[in-house]
Amino acid sequence: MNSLTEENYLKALFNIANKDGEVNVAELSKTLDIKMPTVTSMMKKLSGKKLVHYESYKPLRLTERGKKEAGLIIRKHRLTEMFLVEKMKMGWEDVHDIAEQIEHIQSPVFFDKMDEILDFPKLDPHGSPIPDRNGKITSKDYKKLSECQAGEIVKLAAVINTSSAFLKFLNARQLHLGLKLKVKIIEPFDQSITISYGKNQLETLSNVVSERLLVEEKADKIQG
Amino acid sequence: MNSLTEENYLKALFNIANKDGEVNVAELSKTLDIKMPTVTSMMKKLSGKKLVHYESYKPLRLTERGKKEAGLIIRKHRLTEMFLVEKMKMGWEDVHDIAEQIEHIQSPVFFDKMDEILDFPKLDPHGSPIPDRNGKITSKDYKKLSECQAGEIVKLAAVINTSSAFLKFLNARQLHLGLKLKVKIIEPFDQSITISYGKNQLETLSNVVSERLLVEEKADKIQG
DNA sequence: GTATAAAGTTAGATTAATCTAACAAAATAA
DNA sequence: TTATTTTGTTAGATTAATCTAACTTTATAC
Repeated sequence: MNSLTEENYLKALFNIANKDGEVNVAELSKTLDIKMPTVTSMMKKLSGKKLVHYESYKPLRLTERGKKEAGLIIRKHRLTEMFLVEKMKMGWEDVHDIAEQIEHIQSPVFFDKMDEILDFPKLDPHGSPIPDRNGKITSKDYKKLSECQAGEIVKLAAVINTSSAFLKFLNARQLHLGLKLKVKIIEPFDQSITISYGKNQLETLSNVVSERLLVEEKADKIQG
Repeated sequence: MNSLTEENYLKALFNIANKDGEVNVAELSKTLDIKMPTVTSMMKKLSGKKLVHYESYKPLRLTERGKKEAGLIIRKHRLTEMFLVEKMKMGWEDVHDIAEQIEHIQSPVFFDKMDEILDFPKLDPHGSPIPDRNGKITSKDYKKLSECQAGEIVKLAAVINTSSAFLKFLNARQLHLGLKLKVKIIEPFDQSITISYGKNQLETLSNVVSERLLVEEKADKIQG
């Protein structure tokens, strides 16, 4: 069994890995707000447990076992977020911190019950995929709103940042998942983007925001 | 804020205190399965935090603050047990270990939501009172089944032990809370007790069991 | 291509929570 | 009332997870 601390390292490694599955010590240190020497020593420990591939001065990588264990923690986190929103009527901006704690509960039955009650959801309230029972994740490849062209019509599919502040910002503008957005103007100077949606609503979003919104092509062709 | 470890000491002190609110180091050590010197040093620490009254060689007592904090942890534990049984359809024999973990979650909103969804329950699934928002507990004074006389008719009101093994033992005999029991025979030699209940069911329970079952007088007089 | 900066490691200290061994006080029994 | 047992404390070691200071390796900049 892994300690709560070890679980947090595994989860962070999983979350911040690049396409090759690599993470630098400095990044991990920053993400967890833990000094680099501490990270190094924990990586040696996790390497000893065959959860991380560690070689001096090389990028960190989770082993297959490490990936699985991390995936299972993230599964618990996302199932919990879904349960809190769907069954306990909490806002999507309020569930992250609670899920951050509940993800460490050791009880397969508890999470199986959640899964069943939620009817085996595939996505969490922020649009992120919920890993399966083996910790495997299957994610669609959405693009960022910031990468869209003027004139495009897209659907808001997921948010990258799940901080309360960011989600409250979206709430205040009635920006929720599933919403159809039309890209009106992209300001070349600062990449701010003006979109229209809902009942004639117009909003201009900074690049900081549009980088954190994931969208999918509106499948209009199929429907009409 | 108290650590998870400190919380476990507070809870144990609350749970095993005698009528005067006193606990011995040896008892606490045994309950927590932690050696006496460790308990002593933690008591000094909690004394420093004004949660425990500690004097060398004297019995331990929670301060008012300590009692409140312990009560609030027990509140979270019991609300959780109720939620798991009522809303997640788990058996009363399966909820203790999960509640033992969830009681440490730091999130007033989370437990307030539970409380609301459960419609502010006063008792947990084992018949134990749920402390109020101030950690205050109001308990009826049930008597033990082992203290009943032959001929008495009583109602099963609560169980003292919440171990899975004990509760499965009760399940196997259809012994659930609220059940009307008639005391038939008390064997003087070993204090085993024979009761009748339900559809002509007869069971003989050892003293070990009847000591752990709390009953209240059947209020037959009032009803007829 | 050397100098500087950034990233990573080693060594050693610190804190919380635990332990064992040895000792002291209080309770119990002879 | 003295001896023995139980209970409780002190002292010092251990482990997990953290830190700072100093050093090394790798990357970046001129």
